[in-house]
Amino acid sequence: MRANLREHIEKIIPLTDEEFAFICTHFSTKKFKKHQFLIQKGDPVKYCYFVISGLLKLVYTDDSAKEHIVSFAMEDWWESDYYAFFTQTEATMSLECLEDTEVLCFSLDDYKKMCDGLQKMERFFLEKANFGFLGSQRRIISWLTSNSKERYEQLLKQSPSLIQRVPKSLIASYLGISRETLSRLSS
Amino acid sequence: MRANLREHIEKIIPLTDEEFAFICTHFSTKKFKKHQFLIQKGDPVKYCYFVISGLLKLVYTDDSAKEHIVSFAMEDWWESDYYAFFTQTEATMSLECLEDTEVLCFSLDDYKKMCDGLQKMERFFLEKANFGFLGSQRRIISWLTSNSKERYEQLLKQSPSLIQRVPKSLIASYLGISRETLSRLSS
DNA sequence: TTCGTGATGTGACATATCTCACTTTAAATT
DNA sequence: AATTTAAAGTGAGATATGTCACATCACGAA
Repeated sequence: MRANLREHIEKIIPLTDEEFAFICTHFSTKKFKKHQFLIQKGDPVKYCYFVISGLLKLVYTDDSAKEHIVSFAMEDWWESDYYAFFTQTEATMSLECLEDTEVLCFSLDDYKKMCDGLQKMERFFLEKANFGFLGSQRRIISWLTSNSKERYEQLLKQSPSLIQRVPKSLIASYLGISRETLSRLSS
Repeated sequence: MRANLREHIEKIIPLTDEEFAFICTHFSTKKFKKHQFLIQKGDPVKYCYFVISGLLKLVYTDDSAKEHIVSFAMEDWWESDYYAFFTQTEATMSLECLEDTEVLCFSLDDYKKMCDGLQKMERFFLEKANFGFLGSQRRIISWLTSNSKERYEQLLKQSPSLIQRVPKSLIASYLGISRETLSRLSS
């Protein structure tokens, strides 16, 4: 089960068995059922999560109690309310299971210990952060350059499996359009 | 002039004089006039830039030759076509001066040497990458939750100086609306 | 099975935004 | 100062999207 994690890290940086053992001491395993919350708005954010199996949604709830999907996280994805995690403040978003989900997670303290204790791990996080930034920037560009239909088609192309696993109303929220509009795009 | 850079880095990590001297060997200075390009779409991206003075726009040009502002960069901001920079591929965006601009810059080679030679610098880049990601995510949330007027007001609040220095047509492009719509928001 | 809930589709109308054309104003260039 | 160019405002009509209401369908719980 931690094999997923090792394989994931080694896509970026090869590890010795000792190094991976060191890394493992900083992770713990957790299991959640569909509809359970890993992070709830207003609570402290103790962990950053790596999804082994299952599916999560990161949700921002606005003043009028409307939910907006900031992102999804499936197998091999990292997720958290990163701002709250890094600054150790209250969650501004919630992280909820769309399916039964198994994760590995670490605390900020463990994060620092991994970075300090193993430079490779700091390098890994740097790569991940860079790619995370690039992903967000790509999403912004997609929004600047494309209409709803095009953005939906790009998502379909980019994450076809997601569309199978997630209700269309959530896909619509992720794309920033109403579920009715998304429904009409297909026809 | 490099004092800006040192101060900027030391907001995150204190440096000794030797460390800063090491860092400096990897930066070079460049000056550009208004309307000049630091990066042109299709060309290789040799550098990542730190703005000492002046103002830049990062532009994505779509298939129908319409320009979209991905971001602005003013004093103390970093900018590049990061994807092209890190992967050493051709620029998909262009980076152009809105004012006479002075920058410090480094190559990918220098980036790697700095990370390898000074762990503090890798830590610095990690922090920067994390904050960059968070900034993009905040922009996405702003787009998901707010209408054009609200997004404009948020920008005004967040970067009041930017609105002074940049034509409204470019602000509109950054917000993903037409210049006419932005013009009508004020009234 | 039966019931209830959530997911999806669709019509009708309101609203936001875009596009195009034109004018006015401000700024840059000679 | 004169001329040119860029920026900004505005009207009118087309288009995209949102909202509300309702109907249908699928699926899991009792």
